[in-house]
Amino acid sequence: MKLGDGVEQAIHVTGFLAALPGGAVMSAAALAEFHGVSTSYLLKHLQALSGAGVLETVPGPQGGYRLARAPERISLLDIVLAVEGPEPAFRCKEIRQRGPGAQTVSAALLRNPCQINAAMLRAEQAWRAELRRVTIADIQGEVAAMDDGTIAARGCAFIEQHGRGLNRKDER
Amino acid sequence: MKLGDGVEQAIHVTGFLAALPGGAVMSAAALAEFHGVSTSYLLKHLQALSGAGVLETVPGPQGGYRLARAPERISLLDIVLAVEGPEPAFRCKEIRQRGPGAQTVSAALLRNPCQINAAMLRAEQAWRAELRRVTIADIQGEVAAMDDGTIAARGCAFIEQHGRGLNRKDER
DNA sequence: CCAATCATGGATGGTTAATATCCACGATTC
DNA sequence: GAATCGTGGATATTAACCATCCATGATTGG
Repeated sequence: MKLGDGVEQAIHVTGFLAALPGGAVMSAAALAEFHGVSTSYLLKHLQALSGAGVLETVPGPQGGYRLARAPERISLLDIVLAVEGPEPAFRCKEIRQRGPGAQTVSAALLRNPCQINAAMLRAEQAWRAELRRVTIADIQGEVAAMDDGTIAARGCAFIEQHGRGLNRKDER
Repeated sequence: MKLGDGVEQAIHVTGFLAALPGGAVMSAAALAEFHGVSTSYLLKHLQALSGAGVLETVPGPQGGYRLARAPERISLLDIVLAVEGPEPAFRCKEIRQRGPGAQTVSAALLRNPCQINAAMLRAEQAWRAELRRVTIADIQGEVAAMDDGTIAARGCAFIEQHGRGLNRKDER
């Protein structure tokens, strides 16, 4: 089992946007450079987040992304589902109705859902519940308390620096 | 996020072995044919399960696999970890110490673990706890109650049928 | 003791999903 | 109206997983 890299990037960026003051926006290119990740790839996840209503976008010059609602109302689950999609990790292939073993029990058993599938889904529900409990405000709050607002200040300074010429092609 | 097919096969097979009477064993080839899955592929997971101490193997003619301990003491987590490996789904890439944003906060922040990583790991702990709670006896018990022991009987008959010539090459 | 049976473990293609990139287009602001 | 920015699709590239095969060693039955 593996979770894509995009999830980590998306959470970091969302947490960072939460640290910015007021209605400040930051362009996709600036966000990518500030976090040291690929612009093109981050872009895909930013669009997923705005499509899911987590972020909102400001077009035009000096445009960019910002939070679509208060950080207290954005959970880690919102971000994970936006980036990874809503499908559960365990997909039941209905093995029980394959092979010679299936013929004997088809009548009584198949009316009920697969117990294995049910148990796996229950576990995933517990996982999601835990992610739903943690908000961007939670993790951003802890970070802000530790570095005393430095990140926000550095982010604003970074935006200033890049008033022009940030939409250049990816370098690597 | 996605869970491999091997997990489902492994759980089904383990549950089936739990339904067999006494110390009965079943060969890898018979198990695969009975469940309608590829022998070669199932073999890999059977080996993982025996390596993890979930199943035990009886070599030689009329040999095969059986449970290494009571079904009550085999959890779904045991099987999932044996097949998928022990690594967590979320691997922190330490994005916070990359890019221009990292320089300003290196001192104070990096002493503490990444809050995002901690939250994701906590969620995965909840997932594992739920899987640990469910045993092979639980799911096998529900199945057995429904079909009234038919699966066990059919399994034994299937073993009888295949006294010889089951180790032929994969067909498909 | 010999041969059939079976598990072991490594090696090897094929297939799918995730990663990363690029480009043409439309919207917005200065 | 021109520069800036997001949108969305198309496209390589890479890694993970799926599936298979083969050579080997261990064990049992005759």
